[in-house]
Amino acid sequence: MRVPMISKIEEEVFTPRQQAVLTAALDLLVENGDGLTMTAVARRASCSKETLYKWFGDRDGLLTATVQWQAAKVRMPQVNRSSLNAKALRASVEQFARDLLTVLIGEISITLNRTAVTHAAQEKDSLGAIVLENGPMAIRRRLKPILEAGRDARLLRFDSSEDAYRTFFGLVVRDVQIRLLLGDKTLTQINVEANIEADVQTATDQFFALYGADKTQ
Amino acid sequence: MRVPMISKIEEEVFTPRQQAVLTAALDLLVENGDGLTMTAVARRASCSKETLYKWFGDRDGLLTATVQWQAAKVRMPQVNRSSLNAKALRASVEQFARDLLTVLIGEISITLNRTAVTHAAQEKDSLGAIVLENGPMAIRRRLKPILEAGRDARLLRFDSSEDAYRTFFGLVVRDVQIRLLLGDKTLTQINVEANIEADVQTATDQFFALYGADKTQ
DNA sequence: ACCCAGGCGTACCGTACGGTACGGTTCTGC
DNA sequence: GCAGAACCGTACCGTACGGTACGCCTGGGT
Repeated sequence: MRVPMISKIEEEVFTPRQQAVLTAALDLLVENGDGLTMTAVARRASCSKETLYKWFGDRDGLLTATVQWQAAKVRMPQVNRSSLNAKALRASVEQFARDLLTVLIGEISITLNRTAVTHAAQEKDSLGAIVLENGPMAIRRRLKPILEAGRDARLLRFDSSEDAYRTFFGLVVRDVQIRLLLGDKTLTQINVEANIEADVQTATDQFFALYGADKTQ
Repeated sequence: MRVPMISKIEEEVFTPRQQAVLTAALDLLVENGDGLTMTAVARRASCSKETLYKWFGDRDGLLTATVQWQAAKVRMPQVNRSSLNAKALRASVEQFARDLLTVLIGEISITLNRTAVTHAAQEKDSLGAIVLENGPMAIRRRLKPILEAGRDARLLRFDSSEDAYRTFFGLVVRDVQIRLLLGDKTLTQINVEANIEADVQTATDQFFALYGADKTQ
């Protein structure tokens, strides 16, 4: 009985067949919300329930594997931190904002976050940890050094890079994520997508207005 | 059979006994996460399941009534918008930030939001709408006129009060809410509470830095 | 040609829970 | 005091779903 030892750090490897199963599970999650039953996954993936239990242990294991596998797929493009003039820094920050917003409003992200929140409502934080780790925290890990490089180059000013990052997050995400998670009908994904670019520009402008060293900004 | 017609607008009135039942339901929600079973509520409230169904129709009705009733309880203190000098405006905005943050990090808010998100994962948005309506939207409705009054008094500058409000929301909430919803262990409620005042000050400073008409701010 | 591990499909079991029925009890109006 | 309504407690039903068992098939190794 192969029960994957899934942790936040270890990257689990799945066979193509297993990935097909996980894809089916994710599709069901996206379609049916939490209507993820073992029977449904088995039928969708054309496999037997017994196989599911052999591979993933139990329902929670399947859920965890699905979230883990999908969340890890979110690999945002690296930005070069070689050149550090003002223009390049701005472009980098802007790109981070775009990446963050694009991911967060995606249907898959919404589904994974909803699943993790639901999970967290049952005294289980494993899914939440995975989602956090692969979403906001991944962005943070990559943005922080850039911010600090910007500070070293006297292009940015802040005391705590942690605070700077979190303000950046707030400026970019605002109330979009929570509203999407809550199913706000007045905020269609299409509408949000159309405004991404403008929102990214605004957020970046505001971030530099707050943390840019150049006061004439 | 009395099935309350609950809508976003209509305020439902509950008898004291019914409120005791709703309190029991909320307590169970907070304690057990989503472990809200009709049997558990009946036992906790010392009432019969039949009564629950008579009063609330079905499980969803009970859930809706609980969220509705509890969310409507969040009545934040009104701020006076009579005097509109810079100092009073700043105090008002600051108070809004404090109210918003205090509510959002509360255990009840977390529970209600989690419940609504879970609900939204099942193609039902009624709870989400209620939570949004009584949380962020309630703040927005009250903050917007103040912002606009501030603009009229040439103390603030912005094109869209909607955008200004949403930026305010982002600056105040940042990633706190989503992390709490996901059960982030590195963010204890106690820790957050201790930093409320500092965060409120920072967010208010930043808001005025972005939207204040006084450039020497 | 044969074996057998791995996997499919399905039937099955136990349980939890939403919802209903009903007898007994307390409260209320007359 | 009495009739009726409201309500409590509990037993009960049906179903959905997590988890298991088992028979059959297939494909690769010898």
